[in-house]
Amino acid sequence: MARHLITSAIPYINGVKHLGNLVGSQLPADLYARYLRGRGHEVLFLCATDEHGTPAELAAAKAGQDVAEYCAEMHEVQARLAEGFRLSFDHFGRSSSPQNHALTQHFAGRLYDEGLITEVSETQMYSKADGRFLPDRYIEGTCPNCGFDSARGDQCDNCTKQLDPVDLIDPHSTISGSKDLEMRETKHLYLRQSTMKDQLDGWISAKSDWPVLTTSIAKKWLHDGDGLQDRGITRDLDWGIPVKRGSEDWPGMEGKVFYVWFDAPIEYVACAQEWVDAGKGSDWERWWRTDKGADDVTYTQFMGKDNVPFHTLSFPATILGSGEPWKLVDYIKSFNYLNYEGGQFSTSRGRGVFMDQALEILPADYWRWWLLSHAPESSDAEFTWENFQVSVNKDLADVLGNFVSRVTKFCRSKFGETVPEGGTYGPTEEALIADLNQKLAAYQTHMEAMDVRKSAQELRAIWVAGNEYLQSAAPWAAFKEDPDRAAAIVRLSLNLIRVYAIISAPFIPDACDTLKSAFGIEDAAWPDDMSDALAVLPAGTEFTVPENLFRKITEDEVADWSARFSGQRN
RNA sequence: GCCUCGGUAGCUCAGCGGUUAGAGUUGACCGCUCAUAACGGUUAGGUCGCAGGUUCGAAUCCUGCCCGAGGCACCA
Repeated sequence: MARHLITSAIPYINGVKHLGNLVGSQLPADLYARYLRGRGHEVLFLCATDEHGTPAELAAAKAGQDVAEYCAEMHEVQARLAEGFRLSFDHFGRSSSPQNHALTQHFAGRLYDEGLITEVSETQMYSKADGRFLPDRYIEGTCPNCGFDSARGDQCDNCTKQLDPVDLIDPHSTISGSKDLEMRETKHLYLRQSTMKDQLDGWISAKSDWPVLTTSIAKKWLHDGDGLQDRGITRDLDWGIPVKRGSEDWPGMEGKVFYVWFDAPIEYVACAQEWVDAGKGSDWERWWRTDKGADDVTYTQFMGKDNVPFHTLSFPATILGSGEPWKLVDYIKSFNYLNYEGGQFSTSRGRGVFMDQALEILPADYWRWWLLSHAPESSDAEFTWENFQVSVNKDLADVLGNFVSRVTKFCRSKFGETVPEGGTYGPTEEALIADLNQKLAAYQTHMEAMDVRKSAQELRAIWVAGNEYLQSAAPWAAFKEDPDRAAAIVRLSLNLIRVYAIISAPFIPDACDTLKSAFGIEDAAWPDDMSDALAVLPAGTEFTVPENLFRKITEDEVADWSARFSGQRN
């Protein structure tokens, strides 16, 4: 039994996430967490909402709410959706928690003591009407290069030229529309991660088993241009963690807050404290402090490729730079993007399916299965309704659902709702068991390697093996000549359903719960040897024939949903 | 412009130096009739983006080009 700390990239508080966000971090993290728990390991699986920053302030203002209020509400919304998708977080925290405030300030103090923080004076665009400094992308004006009239302060969307806000002709705030802007001097803290370049480079270079996606992004940031650059870790905002060194004030930094990308990853640590403070655990340091028991913890992070630089460089710089024995990540599993019907999912345009809408249409298992079996591991992947329909109908309804249905209903009609006795196992059963042992081993290997798609494929192959067995054993034919033989076949098949309920649970937990309750399964121990595992339900065990596990998606629904989610979320 | 990843059967993908290039799905055919018109079997289908090169041998390595996606740092 090993100890595994698992975190999923924390979703931004600004609205409901779409399926692309879900499959890029939370869902595969949940798959892995459920699998490891199923194998009997000790797991701490954490996630949270990322709540600070300008977009949150603006979203709150748009909703006519106070930021704190808005975030509290949206946190609840996201927490409910996470439950809806059966994401089995041990705790779903908030980056705005008091624990994270204290810890972020603590890290900043440590980094300062280690000489890793410098103060930099710079000028930024200030809007008097908005009463705030504006991030570059919230300033628009005419592009000096191509004349496009809605160029943003960071880049012109028309000619793609990189811009500085002061370059814009006739700039205005996109928040208020005000043109009363001026450059003002402001002072910020920078994390001197450039001084840690070699250390980080050596660490990344040693990770030859990480996904190429992870290491290639990290190395690009390390080696491109002038190499790893220092990063500003503070902002002139109201909503955030006040800049302090530990519990002491930071002279000259009054009224400023830490930048979200500094405090967000620290929330992984703070979240463990929240977990304890919520009464769900007793000792968070044995997960996070190598001097207090965390040295035997394996820490795995899951994220989309956009989050990789912060997890491979900035956060490790924070951890290492503190000079304290914090647990460093052992493996970073990163994902590409999921596209929607030939284009991108778009939060702003409402294109694609969002978590709340998905659950209104179909139960979580359908989505979990499709998303995980098509996870964007080696390249960007594509969601189409047609593919979704075909995969779900075939894999879940036909291959797995119908197997359960044909076995349980046959048993009910011939032997009643009780595992039948009589008969013995022969060569057909031995061949099946040998095949299943081999497939189970392959499934476990893939799961342990976090090869999500391959795991799904192998699991499906295990389901198929059940149908192949039934076809060759043909209990419906055997029953006419030798009812005992049919009883043996059915007994084995019913036991196979029990095994399915256990090993499929990481992918489709609800359907597996349905099966477990239909068979009154209490011993859900992961199968070790199939021969033993298929003898756990003895003759005489009562069960109830479950409702069909999965329904089919119809052509009409596909047509309806394609039209409904093509854009303009209502 | 620069960088990264990808371009393999109608579709979704695997293979990433070595026997006739694989799987699922789709299509065709056969079988079964326990089951959600489900299941099992057989079979069709590919000049592995294009052009060169290295090699006894390349989908697999190198170069160039074409196409797609993403990044190029203070945007979460």
